[in-house]
Amino acid sequence: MIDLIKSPRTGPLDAALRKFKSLGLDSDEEVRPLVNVLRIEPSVRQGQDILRPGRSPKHLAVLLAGIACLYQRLEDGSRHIYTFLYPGDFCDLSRYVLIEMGGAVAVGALTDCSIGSIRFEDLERTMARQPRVGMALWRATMLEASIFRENLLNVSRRPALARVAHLLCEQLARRELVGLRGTVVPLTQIDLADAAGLSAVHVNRTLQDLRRLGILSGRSRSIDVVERDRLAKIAKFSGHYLNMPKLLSKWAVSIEAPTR
Amino acid sequence: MIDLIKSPRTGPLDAALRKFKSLGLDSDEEVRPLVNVLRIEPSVRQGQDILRPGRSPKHLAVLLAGIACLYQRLEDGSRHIYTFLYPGDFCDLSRYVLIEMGGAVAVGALTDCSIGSIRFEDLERTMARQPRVGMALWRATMLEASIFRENLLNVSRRPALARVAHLLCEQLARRELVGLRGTVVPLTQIDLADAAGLSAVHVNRTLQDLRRLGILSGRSRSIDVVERDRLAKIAKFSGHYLNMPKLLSKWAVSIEAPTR
DNA sequence: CGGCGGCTTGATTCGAGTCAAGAACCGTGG
DNA sequence: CCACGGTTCTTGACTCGAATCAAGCCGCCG
Repeated sequence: MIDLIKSPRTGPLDAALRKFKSLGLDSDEEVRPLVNVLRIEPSVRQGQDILRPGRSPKHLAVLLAGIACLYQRLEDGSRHIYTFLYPGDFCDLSRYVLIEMGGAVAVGALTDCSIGSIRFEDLERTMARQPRVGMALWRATMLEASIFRENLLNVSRRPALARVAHLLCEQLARRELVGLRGTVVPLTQIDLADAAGLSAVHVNRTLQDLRRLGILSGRSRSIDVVERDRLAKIAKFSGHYLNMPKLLSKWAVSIEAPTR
Repeated sequence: MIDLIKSPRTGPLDAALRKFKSLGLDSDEEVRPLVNVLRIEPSVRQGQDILRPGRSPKHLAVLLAGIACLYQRLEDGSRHIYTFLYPGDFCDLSRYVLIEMGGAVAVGALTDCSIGSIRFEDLERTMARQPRVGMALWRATMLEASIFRENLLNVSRRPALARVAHLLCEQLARRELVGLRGTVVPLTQIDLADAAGLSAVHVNRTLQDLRRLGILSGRSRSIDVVERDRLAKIAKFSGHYLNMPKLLSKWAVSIEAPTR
């Protein structure tokens, strides 16, 4: 465990540690208590569920690598994606905090994922001794709420182009926070559609618009963002709600110094 | 202060105390520390802001009476309502938990409101001594996230009729939680529109549909829910996400025993 | 090399927005 | 007590963005 912290550059916890840091556990001494009670679980394959609806496990799941999504299967069989999850994100903290019976949400692996888990009792002991850990989890919850809030705005007020653009900006920003630097958003158009509340067909057309504008790269099937700033402008994206002091300056530019 | 607790039936804190109780502060001994550091502020008139965007006060505001909303003013001047607030709800906990610079959200009073405030330092000391208080606030945050999440689903997947119905169900349920029993939802159609992500015109037509169906009362201008169950059925409303053990059974009926 | 899941494209439909104008209601002041 | 001005609520006509339906295509994995 100690090694995992000491060599963050290469360890499997690298990304998750960055996230924890951004939640206020700045120093090694502050994260260690949390890492010490973290158990590595067998990894989950693409398409499988990490958490199934209804169950109430006695431990908290943390995504360590891969991409997952918090989603719900609707009556008509369609899937609504509430948010995407990246390394360091907790998979449904509400299962710890609320006594929800019958919550229908699930967490699904969009790529192969590696997972860590923390038993509730261990978590409790850790928080009792290290108040900052409790604070960090509270902050994580707040952040999730912020994301939902912003998406609520996004989905209910913005037209398709801005909506998709915003979704893409968020994914890039969140990936960056945990050290995933590329310009590619490795999600399928279907994933995006289910998250944006648009039909897959329409997401497709929208992406093509973005390609035509030169904002996404031309002839690759993948979603490759070439012009971040114009994307952010279209999306009216400001990373504020993600509460990422470090990265903010970068994103904020396009908002606070608009080209009027 | 002590009196306020002892006679909850009539005190101005009645509703708020119910809410705190539902957050896990069951006994008088558990709420008292929180109430002891609560200061009553001068009340805010309808239409005024309780919290303005951008400011970072050094205290936490709690709604004690009245109805407020968490909202944001958009570039084009329109108003998006994230959620309505009832007695016992905290006004933007994120201002305490996150170091948000430039958050654009505000809290507005939809009726005359009375407000309590807790200085951050007092809060900190209270939480340090009474871990359950911290837990309650965490839970409140989670609940807010739950509400945002559900609304995200509501807004992005359901057609206008179900969407409005769902919104109404939520308001009734949340009012009930704090002891507001009536069947009337005292919001304007404009408020509903701004929260549902629909135009006021369309909300109007939708309400008329509900009246024609006999679900809302006929010839009053107010929104008076006559047939809760049918409303809940149309909305596919299950109160689960509100995490209200006490009231759940009542609402859950219409979902778990559908009239098929 | 065959198949299946994801991507593209076109034609058509429909829910909700917008614009516009009038009616009912509320508070306020003469 | 009534007249006035400002909200809020209603109603109708028209428009438009996005959903749906229906094929065909591409590219990867077995």
